[in-house]
Amino acid sequence: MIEELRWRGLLADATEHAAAALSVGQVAGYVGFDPTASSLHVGSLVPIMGLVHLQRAGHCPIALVGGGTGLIGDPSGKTRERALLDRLTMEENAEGIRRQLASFLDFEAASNPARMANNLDWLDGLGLVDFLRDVGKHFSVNAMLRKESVKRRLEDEEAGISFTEFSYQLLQAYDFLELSRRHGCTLQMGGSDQWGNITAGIDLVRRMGGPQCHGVVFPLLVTARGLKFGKSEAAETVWLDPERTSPYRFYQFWLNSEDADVVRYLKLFTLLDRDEVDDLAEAVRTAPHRREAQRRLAAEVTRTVHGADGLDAALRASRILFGGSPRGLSSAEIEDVFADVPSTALARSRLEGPGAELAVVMAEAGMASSRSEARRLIRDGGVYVNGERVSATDGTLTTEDLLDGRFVVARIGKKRHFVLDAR
RNA sequence: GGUGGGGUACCGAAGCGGCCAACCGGGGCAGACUGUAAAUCUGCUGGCUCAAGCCUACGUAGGUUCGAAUCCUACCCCCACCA
Repeated sequence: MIEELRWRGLLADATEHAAAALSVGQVAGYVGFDPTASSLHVGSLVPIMGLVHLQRAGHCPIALVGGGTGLIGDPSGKTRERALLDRLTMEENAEGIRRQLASFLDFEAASNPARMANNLDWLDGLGLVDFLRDVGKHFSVNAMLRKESVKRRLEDEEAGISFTEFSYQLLQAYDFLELSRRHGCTLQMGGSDQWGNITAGIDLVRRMGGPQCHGVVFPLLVTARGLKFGKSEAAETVWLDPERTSPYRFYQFWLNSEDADVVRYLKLFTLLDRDEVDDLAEAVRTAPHRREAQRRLAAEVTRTVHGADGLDAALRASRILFGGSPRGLSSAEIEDVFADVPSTALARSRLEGPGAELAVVMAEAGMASSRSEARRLIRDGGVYVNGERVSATDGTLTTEDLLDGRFVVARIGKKRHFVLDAR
């Protein structure tokens, strides 16, 4: 399993005996997820894949939702009522995360089912005195102060560090202890920035008389250009929740991967085997314009997250939006394909007779921030109506331009689509 | 509290009486090439009935002037040094 992670680029570091433990018997291992949002995003995919590989290797994956640590994450003073509300939200978020994880992990497997855990279950009833006595005494403040993350904050007079944040590593270590007691968990995985917290947990379990535990950390992902991974072209977070990021946008996000990144992504985010990845890598070299690797990557990940139907919809929309002309489509098809393209209502009466000036309509529909900008875009050749480039700055839209008597499909550049609905 | 420096478009940064809607760089957008990549190159990047023209803009409010981002006055805010 460690070897598999290494080949896929998922391994940044592991504790000394982790590989041995994983190759001998069945291990229960966990990853913590932040429940401050109700959905995971593509940035969470690395740890998720870590759990997937764990389960595929016959081990038991545990997804820990940090409900308790999430509650104290923000130390600004809150009323009791507010905290209760937050707790409810937190539980909803945890449920949302579980649903998304179910696309990746098998919660029904006979021998090694995936499990969810919420640290609220043990942090909630935890007494401060007990905690300090049983857990706190195993932590050396001297060692905690040496941590890089803490040190940086101490040196920064401005920012400083609150006691709450300082204690965070104790709580995370305590999670490991509880999981080892409750679920026999002996492995924690996480981002490489979690290394210190993970080893702190391993130490705690040992000092409390528990079993030898292990840690595996994943590399932090950056794009070939050194940018943070996980933002769309519009710099929006790409979520796994179809309500937040449609399957079409999700698919497009992956399809737009650069050549320099795509092979790495195939290894990280799909379960394709070495031969398949090698073939696709070869395709990137010999026929990059066909973007086979990108297509495969996008298809695989989209199918896993959004199912076959989600992938179909994304493919259908992609073909029409980037393939040919939208002419000839029925209203129903347009509504379907352009489902998550910004749509603006347009009074039909304005298109009758001489029609309405395109630049004016563009400004109103939010396609351009002003009429001036709209005219500039047209002048520079960046505006397309129903798939055809517009050449006249003073061009108009008339009822002639309506597809199926109802829609105008407009585009700026290659990727920014808009629908005008003259119902 | 004193002295000095400074506040310019999304950001950085020139300009220091008319040639300034404001050099230049970054960012953003569009175009070309290509592959819905990357790199590169080109153009655009205040508004208006955009061709001329007009309007609004250079911390805020006044003033001088035919004419101000540029000079004067007051005020606000930043930064540095001194106390």
